[in-house]
Amino acid sequence: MLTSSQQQLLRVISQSGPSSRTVLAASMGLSKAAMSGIARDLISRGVLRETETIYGQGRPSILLDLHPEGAFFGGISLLEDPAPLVLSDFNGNIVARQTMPLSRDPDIIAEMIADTLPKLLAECKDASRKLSGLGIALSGFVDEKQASCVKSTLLGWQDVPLAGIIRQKTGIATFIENDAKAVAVSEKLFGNARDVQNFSVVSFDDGIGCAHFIGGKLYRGNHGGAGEIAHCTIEPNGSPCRCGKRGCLDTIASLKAIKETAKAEGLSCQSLDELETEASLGNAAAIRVLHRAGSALGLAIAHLIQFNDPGLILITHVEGRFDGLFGTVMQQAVEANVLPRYAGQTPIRTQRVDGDVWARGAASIAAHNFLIGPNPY
Amino acid sequence: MLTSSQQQLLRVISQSGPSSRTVLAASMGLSKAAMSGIARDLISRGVLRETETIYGQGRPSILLDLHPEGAFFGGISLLEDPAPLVLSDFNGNIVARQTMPLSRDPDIIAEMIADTLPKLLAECKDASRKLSGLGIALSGFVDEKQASCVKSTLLGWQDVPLAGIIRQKTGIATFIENDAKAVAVSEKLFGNARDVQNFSVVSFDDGIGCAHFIGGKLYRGNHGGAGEIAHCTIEPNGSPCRCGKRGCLDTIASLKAIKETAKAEGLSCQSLDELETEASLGNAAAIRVLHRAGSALGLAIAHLIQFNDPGLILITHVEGRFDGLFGTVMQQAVEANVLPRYAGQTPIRTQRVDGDVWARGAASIAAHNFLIGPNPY
DNA sequence: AACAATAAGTTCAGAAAATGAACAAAGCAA
DNA sequence: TTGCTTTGTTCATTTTCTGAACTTATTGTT
Repeated sequence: MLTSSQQQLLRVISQSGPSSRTVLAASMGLSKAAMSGIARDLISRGVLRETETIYGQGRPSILLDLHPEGAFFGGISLLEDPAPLVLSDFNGNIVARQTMPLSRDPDIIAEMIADTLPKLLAECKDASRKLSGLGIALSGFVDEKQASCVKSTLLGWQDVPLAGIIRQKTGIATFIENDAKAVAVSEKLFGNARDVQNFSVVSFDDGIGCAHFIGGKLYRGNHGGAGEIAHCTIEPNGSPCRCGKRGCLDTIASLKAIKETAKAEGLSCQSLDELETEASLGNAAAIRVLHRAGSALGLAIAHLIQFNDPGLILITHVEGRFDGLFGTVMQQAVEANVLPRYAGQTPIRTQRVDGDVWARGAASIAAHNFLIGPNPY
Repeated sequence: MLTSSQQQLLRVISQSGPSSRTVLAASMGLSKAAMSGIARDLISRGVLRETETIYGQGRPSILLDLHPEGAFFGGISLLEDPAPLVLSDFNGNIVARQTMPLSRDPDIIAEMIADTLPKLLAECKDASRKLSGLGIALSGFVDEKQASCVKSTLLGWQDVPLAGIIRQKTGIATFIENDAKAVAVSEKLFGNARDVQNFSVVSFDDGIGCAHFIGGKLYRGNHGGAGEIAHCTIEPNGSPCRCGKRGCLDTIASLKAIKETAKAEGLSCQSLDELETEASLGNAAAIRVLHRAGSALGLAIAHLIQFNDPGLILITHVEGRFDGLFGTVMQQAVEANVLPRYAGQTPIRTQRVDGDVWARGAASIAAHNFLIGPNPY
């Protein structure tokens, strides 16, 4: 379909953002002449397009970028019921949305997707012709090929080859991925981290997830377990965690843990926001809870910075606020626990995201496979 | 000099070890026909050679590997005085060795190297013709291009463009690197991690260093600071560290810290080995010191596993033993602090290394640049 | 306003590299 | 022996890339 140079060009653009032909040629080690032809071809296929014109000395350069309607990807989140199914264009815009009932049976899931997909595609002309992949986000561990779910406590799965089952039912290339990793990919391809080669996304929710991009590529780890900061020990001999050990970050700083701790402290707060309000009114118990959680999360992030020296930490959250005590304490804990020389050198951005993050993330997994493809040398 | 396919072939072989032409062709996405020519050419140039013959069904396959004498690299360690200068072949064997007095003045260092290099090359015929790069290992932070030392407390440097100075004096491509990262590279290219794509090396010495290989490439981090586990906070509000914060791993588990703690505990031990002996005789203070250090190192390594899920952790040490209480406690601490599901899944190897590790590591940095080169897409 | 100067992007003939298909080579299995 | 299987080679053909000259679009300068 696409030549390897064309693939490579898409890869480079998706990794370094819109660039001129000359820049792209240089960064791919090709001549301007070769780039001219490759770009012309991809533009005529509708995959690339010219966007901005940059004026400098000499003839202005024209930036090439992915064409929003060059390819479409389906994304399904298995984290909610009903499960959302979205259709994303090449820019990460959601152009169609459906839902389907969640099931734990992979065959039923596949059938549901096969049933719902036509409805989704009907919402957007062109999309069915250019549908280039499906992505599924789920809570759990996924194998290296992004084909099989090794283990999901939430879904009660062990070694379920979900991608293959769906591919068979729908005939479309399908990839599955862990929820946090899917969000990281969507931030890289479509979001706030397009031009950052090395960064980590921390997803703050009822649980805490994390994923790393290293060298412009999702780093999954040797067993798909890279980024499992939730079960990093923060309080040795702390309270027991459902994972079997003690004092995990997850038992202290996750939204669920914060709510539970608040309840145990006799507070009646139902949400992080309420807790923040209480704390701002001087409620000592609320302050204590938020302080403990913020310090814990900050310490874990500091470790992350010390260990991996990322160019950016992106904290995504659906609920909650990061501009209150919790966020402030977290920031302070980060600063206090990284090498003073590096303190403040790693930008930490918090970003509120809507409920479709997971589905959009799932779609981006398909896009990532389309663009970056299997590990090239 | 070499075509990009030839470069790529060297890269693939150095990353996945000796392989047959057919396997190499497949993993590079080329036809057998193309591989045939590329391999022939590299063999005739003396860069590759045929090694083992593997018998199976059908015609046996012949493995291709780097020719030990295909290229030579110089390596200099600025961590000792006198500084060792070694000449390494393509297999990491040290074929010649010299020393030179250490200086803090980059110009004098460059001059010393230029003076000593001819003596080194004289020890091995062919080498001067095939010398393909110089590598320098030092304690401190190095910039992305491996050209400039951003900061070295030991040498008292800040933004010293050492590589350029040496290149100018010697006319040979020169790269500098942090000590731990250099060791990691030599383990990947020449040592025990040749076939592992993702691993971390922890160098245990007077200080604690660490470096990551991710996706078959050295990961340096956004400011060259990836792997700085020495200043990860292990005991919040612990004793002050020279870095400015408190409770760093370095203040608890480095060889230096262990010796100092032992002294503060009133023990007269001069080395880790003596301390182990004392502990085995039941000396409570010795046991306490080793236990604390082992737990700390184990916890840090557990974090490393949780965060990055490497395929291997390699602990290198010049002095000391890892088969005593210290090592045992460390292992236990690792097991206790990783997700139970993953406990024991990450091999941890300890490896005693000789005093030339740094110089050999430095040489491997040059080899790494020759083989893997600047970041390709 | 005319005229360099500068750099981006294009064109095209020629060079380089990769492919496909047929084939030689080196074993195993029966 | 005779197939069978798989590796590796050969070579004409096709694909892809390059180099050099050229066109284009702009800024800066007289």
